[in-house]
Amino acid sequence: MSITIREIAKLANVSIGTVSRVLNNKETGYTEETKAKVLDVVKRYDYIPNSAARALSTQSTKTLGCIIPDICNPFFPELARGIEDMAGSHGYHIFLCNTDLDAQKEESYVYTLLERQVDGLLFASSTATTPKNITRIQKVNKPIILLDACMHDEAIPHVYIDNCFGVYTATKHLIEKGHTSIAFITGSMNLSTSKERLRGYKMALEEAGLPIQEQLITEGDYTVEGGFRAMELLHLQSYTGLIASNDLMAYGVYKYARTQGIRIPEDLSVIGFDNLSFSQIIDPPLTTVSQPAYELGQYAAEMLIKCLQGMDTPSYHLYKPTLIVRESVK
Amino acid sequence: MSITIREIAKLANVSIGTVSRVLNNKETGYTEETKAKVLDVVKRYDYIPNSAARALSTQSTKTLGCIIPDICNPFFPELARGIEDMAGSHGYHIFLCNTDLDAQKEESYVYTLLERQVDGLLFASSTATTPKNITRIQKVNKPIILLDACMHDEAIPHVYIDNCFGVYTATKHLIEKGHTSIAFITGSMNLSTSKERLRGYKMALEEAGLPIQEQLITEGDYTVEGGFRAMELLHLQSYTGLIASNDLMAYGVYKYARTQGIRIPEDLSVIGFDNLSFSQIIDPPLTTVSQPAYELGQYAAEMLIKCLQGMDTPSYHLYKPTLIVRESVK
DNA sequence: ATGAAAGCGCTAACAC
DNA sequence: GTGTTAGCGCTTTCAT
Repeated sequence: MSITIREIAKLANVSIGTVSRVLNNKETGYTEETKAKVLDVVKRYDYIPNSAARALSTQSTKTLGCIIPDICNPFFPELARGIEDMAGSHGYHIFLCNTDLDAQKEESYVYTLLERQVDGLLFASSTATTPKNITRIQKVNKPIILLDACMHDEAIPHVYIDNCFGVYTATKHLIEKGHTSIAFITGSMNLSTSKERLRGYKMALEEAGLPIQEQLITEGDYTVEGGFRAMELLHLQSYTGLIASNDLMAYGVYKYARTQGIRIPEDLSVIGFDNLSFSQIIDPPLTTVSQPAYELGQYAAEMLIKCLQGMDTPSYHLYKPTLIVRESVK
Repeated sequence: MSITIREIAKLANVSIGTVSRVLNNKETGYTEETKAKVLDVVKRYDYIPNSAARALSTQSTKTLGCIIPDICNPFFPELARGIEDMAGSHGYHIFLCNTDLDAQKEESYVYTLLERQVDGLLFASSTATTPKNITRIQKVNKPIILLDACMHDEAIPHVYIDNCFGVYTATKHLIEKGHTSIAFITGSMNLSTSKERLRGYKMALEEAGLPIQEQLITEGDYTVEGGFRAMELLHLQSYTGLIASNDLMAYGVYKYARTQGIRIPEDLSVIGFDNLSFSQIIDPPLTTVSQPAYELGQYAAEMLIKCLQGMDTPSYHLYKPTLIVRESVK
């Protein structure tokens, strides 16, 4: 067991109230002299306050719960860094949870976060179960921010990017380059972001008067392997352009292309989504839709903290993604 | 404010002691009937216990602190997943912290973790400041596991891989392929792992009777950019083989090579370290030393949990890395 | 089996 | 400016 405030008080010959006051940097309630005395004892014994006790007493943990689908997708570590850095600069810490897009895990983590009395929650790329969890969170009156989700209808603050527009731009780029049959690999279709991206693809096609060929649309799961498998399914089709709903799946496309001797971009033009840092390293460098993960995280954390401080914030924030043209499109 | 055990007790017409007993699944202390009655109220009101209060009372948080240098290096998310999954299966949660290899952040996070009363700590790739922090942790009597560090001398449990051996194998591979001048990009030299890897390089060279050319050794920082910059420094030297102390820096080498028209492996053979999943996607697929991040994490978490349960564990565990031969070496 | 009550370490309100 | 004390929500011991 660690030393407590009570013992510090005894050693410094003051009351625990006084110790608490100096430790919390209260404006008043002690002289400079006592403060020095207390701090000296604190330092000498390397006293570290017990935040569980503090939380119990103040009803605040100074921690933010953060739910992401997959920490192994580089997009999310970067998002998390944005959140962490912003939170840190306001004295908050982050409790990070991985759901693997599994509804059960998601529910379980929401429970855990609530048990731990986080002050607020950040929800990234929520699955279909989210509404239920949100109700639960709102019931205990914790603020929550949705990240990279599209629930315009709900009255929940969210920061997201215009997924539809992003893919629309990408598809249009391909069309302008002369491609007329363009394949599309979706994300997991229970995610609103996936639906939005698909919508952008169709929208661009329609606008250009191109037919929507269902056999060119195949479902992926936002992983490299998913992209690879999608390519196997697309095998017999013919197309000269392809859009993957995220960069990871585009990497799967590259991988598949190499096994089949398909050259990018000579035989196939491909565009991704996210603009992971690897996308500029891969050969050929991937043309992709940029989503500013770090800033998204920062912005969301800032919104949440403002809520916590009782300041009002806009109920949502929309980022417009941009197309980063590199060398994977001919 | 959320509902408390006291209100549950009132609603179920029992005492809070009874509620606590059924909630904690105690062997005895209530009939099946009261149990059902309590559980019913719990469900109806969606009661979620306050873990701060529980922690204060039980002196245990069921959470493990986990300190990693850089969540944006894919090696660590995977490590973290291994830890998280193993911990989860034992009822523990993870509090993840990023140090950026910054001594100040590291110290600050150790403080935070201790404040939060984590039950134990996992320390990955610790910096030079670690000893000081370790003392602090041991003073409050929390078990700790070192991960991917090499402090054989200290009596602290650790799981690590034989970094020296890994690079030794890689270097030898290059030598066997006929390379006689081999460049080496180190990691941050304040890390023990970096020193060990460098040692493996020199050892293989010496064993083969090859001279150690200091101008072929340059310091990196385990990032893509660091690898790129190291290549700029190596610019005027001549060599046909190169070993990067991790895959990320090898990617930097690839990037540099492309800008300079250097072909891999025709003009330059390169080997990395870590075996990130991206290394099989990159072109040409990277020959690298495999480090099983996920299992390392799992094993370390298991060791820590065993400590926590009072079981005894071996004081350390050594993994032997293996060379994964792909296509970046000629 | 059940209830009452002490106590975990801290903060904050109140007396002095 | 300083000390005392009543909680915060829970677990656990001890009566009953």
